[in-house]
Amino acid sequence: MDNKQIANIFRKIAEILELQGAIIFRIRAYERAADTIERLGAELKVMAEQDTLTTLSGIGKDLSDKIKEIVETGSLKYYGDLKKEVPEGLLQMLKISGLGPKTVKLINDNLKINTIEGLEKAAREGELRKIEGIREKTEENILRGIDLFKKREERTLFYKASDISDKFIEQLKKMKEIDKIESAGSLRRKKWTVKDIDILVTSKQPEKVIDTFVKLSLVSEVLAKGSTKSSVIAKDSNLQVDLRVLEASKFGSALMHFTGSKAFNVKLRQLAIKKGYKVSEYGLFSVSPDKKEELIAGQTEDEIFSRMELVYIPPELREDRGEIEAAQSNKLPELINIQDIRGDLHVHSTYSDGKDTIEIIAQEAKRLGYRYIGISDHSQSLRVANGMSIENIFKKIEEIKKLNKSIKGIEILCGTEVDILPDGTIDYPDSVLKELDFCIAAVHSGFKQTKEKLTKRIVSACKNKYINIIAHPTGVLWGVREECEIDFDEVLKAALENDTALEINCHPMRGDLNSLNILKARRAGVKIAIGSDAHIISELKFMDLGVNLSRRGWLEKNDIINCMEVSKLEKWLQKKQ
DNA sequence: GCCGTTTTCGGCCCGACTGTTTTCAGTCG
Repeated sequence: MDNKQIANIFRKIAEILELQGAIIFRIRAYERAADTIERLGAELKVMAEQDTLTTLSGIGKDLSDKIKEIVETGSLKYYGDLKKEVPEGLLQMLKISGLGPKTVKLINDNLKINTIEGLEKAAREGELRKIEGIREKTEENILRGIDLFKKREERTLFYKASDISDKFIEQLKKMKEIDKIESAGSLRRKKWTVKDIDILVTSKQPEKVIDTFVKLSLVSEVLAKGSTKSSVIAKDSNLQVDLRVLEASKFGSALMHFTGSKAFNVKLRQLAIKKGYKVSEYGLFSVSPDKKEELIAGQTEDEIFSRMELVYIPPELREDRGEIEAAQSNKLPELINIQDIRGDLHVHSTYSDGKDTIEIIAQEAKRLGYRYIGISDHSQSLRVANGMSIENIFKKIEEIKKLNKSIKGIEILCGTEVDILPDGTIDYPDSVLKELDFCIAAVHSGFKQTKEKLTKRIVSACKNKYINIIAHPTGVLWGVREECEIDFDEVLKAALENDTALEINCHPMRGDLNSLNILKARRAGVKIAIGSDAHIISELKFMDLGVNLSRRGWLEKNDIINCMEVSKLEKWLQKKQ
């Protein structure tokens, strides 16, 4: 069992305890432990053997023993017993928006309903309203929740959500009653996927703003409408959009609160209490011994951070991954910006499955301000992507030589995205690889191999002296394929020892590495390449998404090979040989 | 279930909206 699986067991336990009406703090203890485990760099297995689990925050004797039991036996008796007490369907019912543990339990106790289908039937037939505490309105809400549940994608990709958010903001900006407007939430933290959109505005006429908001043509359904807050569903997306109207004096504290993350907020509030303060969306308050509160900051985030004796923490870092501690000692990283990117090394041309010629790509890269562009077409075995024959590689090398003479102001590098075959060998012989400026290697088949085999494949590619970059290391494809199981620590070790960079693949479907793995790579000292994986020049802009992800993974300029100037990069690429 | 610079018990982050009540509980973020 790896850390993620153990964390999942704790989350499931928390859900079941919630249904059973356990005290909230016990439930939170399991959730907090799951959080800690998930963001942990080290293997729990090793810590269990060394008996150091209780040094982790939120893990005491009981949970330490439970982890040890899982590590040693592969299962947890307590969890097995607990599962028997609660039908799986009840856990499913919890996923319906508006339906929490208390109501699920109430319905189950009264009508013995334990599936979503059963719930829907009872709601349609008006059975639920016979239960004390449930009336028509609740019944309607449950039906609406079920409807949403059925058609909802769990999360929406950032680049789609940010598009929708921009449209709402554009419409709202037309209102003269609105002063400031900004999106918050995971969108502001630039998470790869988001659950909903939070928009904050300041206005002296909140009711009027809310009235206009719910009537926007972008809205398909109004979920809630109060005097300062409203929730709607955006048209054609099933994405929930929340709007909150605030006083200008509290905009900073509200922005901070609704940007989150939840874990960050909790940590910040605990820190506030230690300093004799209280922080909420309405501001930072000093609290006197007789519990009198006085507002001391709230208009801007800067002001609040400063009163808390923290340097400003960029939203992308607010995940409780050590950023608050780093801000206390002024050791936050200097995050990269899109302007720091000097070139893109992962681009496909008409030599494989790209839509544009090398010349067109080079011209567009130049227009974007890049200093170099690496053309990395697929290798021969990837037939579905029109992988290049060896003969074509030599044609491509010649073409790039000519183009480099005719196009000034940008350097075209000739590369490949070569397959790491299921037996761990590379799809072209060394005699071919050595003719190229750089080589990216990637797994494109045999994803279902064991963790050991997959890890070995990637490690052996790292060791190849012509391979500079491992592309999309975990193979995740959003909504299509989960991350493959690889021993990431082993991969990091091999990458570090052999001067191989790991890629952040910017394609919206990938986002691979994820931010936690990026952070691990940075802490291990492994270099990163950010590649757009563009198959048409309009996709070169995906670089933005990779920069977002890099910032979430704490990356600085020096961590990233395509922030190097071309001469330095060329030296780095040849370093292995 | 965890945790401790008033510490081994009694706290544990904070507030809006909704529905069902008649002062509040449940849910959500």
